[in-house]
Amino acid sequence: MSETAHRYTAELADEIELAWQDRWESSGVFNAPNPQGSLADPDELAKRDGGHLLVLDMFPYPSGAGLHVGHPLGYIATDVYSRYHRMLGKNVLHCLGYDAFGLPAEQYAVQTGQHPRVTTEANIVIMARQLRRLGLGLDQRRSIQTMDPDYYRWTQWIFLQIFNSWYDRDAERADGGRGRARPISELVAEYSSGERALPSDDGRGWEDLSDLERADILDSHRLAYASEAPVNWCPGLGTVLSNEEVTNDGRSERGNFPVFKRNLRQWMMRITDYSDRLADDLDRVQWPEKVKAMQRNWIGRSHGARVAFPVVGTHEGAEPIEVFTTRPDTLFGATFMVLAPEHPLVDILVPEGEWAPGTNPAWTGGKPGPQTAVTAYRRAASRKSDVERQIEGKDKTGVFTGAWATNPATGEQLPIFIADYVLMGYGTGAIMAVPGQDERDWHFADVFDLPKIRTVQPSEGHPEDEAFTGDGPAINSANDSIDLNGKPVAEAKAAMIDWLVERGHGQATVSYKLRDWLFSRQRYWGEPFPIVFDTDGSAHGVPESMLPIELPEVPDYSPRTFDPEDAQSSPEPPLGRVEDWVNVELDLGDGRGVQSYRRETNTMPNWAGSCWYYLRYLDPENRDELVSAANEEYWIGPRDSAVDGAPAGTRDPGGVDLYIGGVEHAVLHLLYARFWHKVLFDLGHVSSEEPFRTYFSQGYIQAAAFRDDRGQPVEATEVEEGVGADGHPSFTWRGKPVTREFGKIGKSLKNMVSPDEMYAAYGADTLRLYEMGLGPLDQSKPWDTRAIVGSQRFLQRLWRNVVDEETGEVRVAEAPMDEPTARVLHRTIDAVRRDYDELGFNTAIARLIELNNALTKLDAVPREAAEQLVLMVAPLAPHIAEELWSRLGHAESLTHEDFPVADPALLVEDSVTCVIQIKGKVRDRIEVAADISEDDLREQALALPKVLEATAGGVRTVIVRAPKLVNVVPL
RNA sequence: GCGCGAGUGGCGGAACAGGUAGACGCGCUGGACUUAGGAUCCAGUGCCUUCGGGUGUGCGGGUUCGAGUCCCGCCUCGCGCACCA
Repeated sequence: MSETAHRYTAELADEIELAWQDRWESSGVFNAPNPQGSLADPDELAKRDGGHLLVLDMFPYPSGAGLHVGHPLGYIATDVYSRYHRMLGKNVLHCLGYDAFGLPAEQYAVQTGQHPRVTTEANIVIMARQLRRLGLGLDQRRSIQTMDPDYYRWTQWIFLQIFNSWYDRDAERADGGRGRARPISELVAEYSSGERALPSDDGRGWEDLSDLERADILDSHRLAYASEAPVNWCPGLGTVLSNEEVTNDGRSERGNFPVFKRNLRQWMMRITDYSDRLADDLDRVQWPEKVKAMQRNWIGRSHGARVAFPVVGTHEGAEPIEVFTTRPDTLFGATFMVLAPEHPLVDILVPEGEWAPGTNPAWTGGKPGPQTAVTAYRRAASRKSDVERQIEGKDKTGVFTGAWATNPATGEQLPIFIADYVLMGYGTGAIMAVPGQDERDWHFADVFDLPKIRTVQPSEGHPEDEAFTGDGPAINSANDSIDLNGKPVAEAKAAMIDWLVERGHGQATVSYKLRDWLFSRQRYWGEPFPIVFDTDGSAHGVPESMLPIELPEVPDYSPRTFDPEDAQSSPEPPLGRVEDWVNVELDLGDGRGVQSYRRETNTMPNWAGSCWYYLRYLDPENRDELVSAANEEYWIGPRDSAVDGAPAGTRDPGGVDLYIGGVEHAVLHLLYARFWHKVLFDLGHVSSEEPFRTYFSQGYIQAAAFRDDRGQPVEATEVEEGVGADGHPSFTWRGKPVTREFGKIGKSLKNMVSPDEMYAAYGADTLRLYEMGLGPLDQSKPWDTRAIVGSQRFLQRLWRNVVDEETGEVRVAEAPMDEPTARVLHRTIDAVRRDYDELGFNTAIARLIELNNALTKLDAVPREAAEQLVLMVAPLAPHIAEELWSRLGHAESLTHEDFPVADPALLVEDSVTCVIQIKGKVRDRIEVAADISEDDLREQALALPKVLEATAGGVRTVIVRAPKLVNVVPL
């Protein structure tokens, strides 16, 4: 093709890259020795005396479509970082496994008519090949797959740990805090010894209870429990979903199908017991603030009070209405109450008959009496989808129940309404409405003609016709026994809570948005639960010795799916069809001997496998334990010092040193994994309290996509670019104008770019360099295939600086570097080290290009400069670096070679350019000695012709920042 | 609506601590070498300019000798949350 036989072309890159990938694999250079177990290697471990580092990518799901160029971004970044740290002498663990279970794998299998294992295995082969071609330095011995029974036996084992524990809020933790998981056997012991009182106070002891009664008590404590509760049923997917998997307009995150609330018996995880620790410990990890905020938001902790409002009159069984409020200070301003339509007290409260005489017609919903009005409103509310509620926005609807309650502070009687702006799922499902200080209540009061009392003095200029939610002195807030007037909000809250407690009207409390985690799915392709039910219907965990409970082969693994709109349909787990698997005779070793059981037929969600995979990476071959204590502590045990930015006195929680992945898992995966990790910590299985000590959220690579006049995407590769009449680019497809947008790469936008095409046209090193050079890692940026040549040109120039393109001979000069070259080199080393440390790969590349360009200008490239440059390029473009390193005469791979160190003496310049400003504007430049004194510099500057000219009228001030700047201000 | 983040050449993006704005790359312009150039190399490239200079980091103000960077008020875009009491 070219007359220069030894030019760095795509063909040569291909040759070099494949050869080095083979060498790396056969030598196992990227294998990280463990301190203990089958992967231990004391000699290797001793050699890596720079410490240890665990670098983690988000667990990839092997998609059937293969990779596109956006996928490798994070993997390249972690690889560069890992390779750099290996050169700093660290024992770096970087590996990649596959999240092989789950809904998408099953859907893909259903589409292709093959068993999910077959399609998943095939997809893994494709993906592994594409990733290998990228030149990732992974420890292949640790490449686990969640569908492997040797892996999921431990997923099931963790489930059993969770099932067999309960959360003791009073138990002290090592850190002095209270609340931790304990084995359920300890709860049994406490009940049995009488140390802990039984919930039902009927004089019977633990031994007097029936098996079923005991099971009920224990199940109400277990961290994993089956319960009949309203859950998210998605007929279109044929499975139930967790709250986190449902979008706020009531559809499934995956597939965008409608989701309905159904009462079903499902497995739940008591993640809510960990709400406080999940929120508090965010202070101890180094994550983007944005992601921390998203988690805090999802947990939704708010401090406030519960207040009881006695119901007026005699209603049989009517307890006082308990409300949750974050503003107990505004109690004097409560002028009505609102219950959620589904609130259980409503049935008891609503009086029979017609409206009391004088009832405001606006309150009646146009119905003759309270019962008809409430029934009608409840029916209408239950029919409304979340979408409809959203469309209605802030328009307040509701209806009077006919009942009244007493404000404990004022003694006033307050009408009780039901309205759908109060949600059953939050707080107590009932509120005290304080229109003066709450916008929603204000609007409701407007619609229903209810009184408004301000109890906080609004700030000056606050509109008369709006609620005031800010801080200010309390007003209108006093009775015989308490006077809040004049107190600012925080003080008034505290005083009111004290008063409520004293009088028995309420207490301080904390409320959370977080709900328990719905953990079961009605799918085939997931981990079976290690749970069997006896003939009474009680759930039993199987003994550890029976693990793994293998996923049985089934005649038909496809789930029963339904019309997506069919809310009345019910889930049918595919495993339920395998009668001879479901019905078993087992001895659970609990003293009951062989019994008949039915297996749990639900499977786990695919979060299960990805909740703990990083732990298995640490000790993948361990047959006896999930991970050995020594290996866990070595890699992710707590460090001596806390992460940057943590509050003073914070203890380090341990965890993965660097986790890179997309922000789409900010609440789901990252929250679930933290929860499991904390349970394992409480039970003593790990020494670290958090899984991910440092998390970095990468941006996405987007690509141009084009739509025709009907809005349909057209094949992006066939679009031609021109210049429009306005000078801006214009685009046409088959002669017709199309519009451009930037979006996710993929089939749906017809803008797919595969890494395979890039390997063929440029090689993996060029692709790696291009992706890292695009911009900051945390930003999303557009893909531009045309621009990749820039990265290739850099590597070609690098190659040419070392290898003669005509002869293939190494052409570096053996003579030492001259001083200017040495200075450029060491400045580059200094800058590149800093950039690598901070994941600033784009700027590191810029510095390397500058150095390379400087070397290109020399008559001959000095060996030392070439070698140091090759070492610095190695993390980014490892294949070409290895090849050049080898051609420069080194027998060993550069993987563990020392990264260049800058000589501080060479970082100090002898002379610098000093900028001469006049009134802050640059007017001149002079070369001065780097160590010039302020006085000398001032003197030199003032003597310059331009300065003399400007200061003819005199000098006001001279600012000297030796040696780089002088600013002269004339009179 | 609330919260967070970001606005710098034709494009992606640099700019440590307030101190030479636009590093590096793409694209573009010109040149060299060439049968050829979509290869390679060299030079140039914010805008305006009477070639002195002027002007310039979303807009308007402020602090400062000096502001992309700090403060105040707007605008636009992106992300998250969204009747959470």
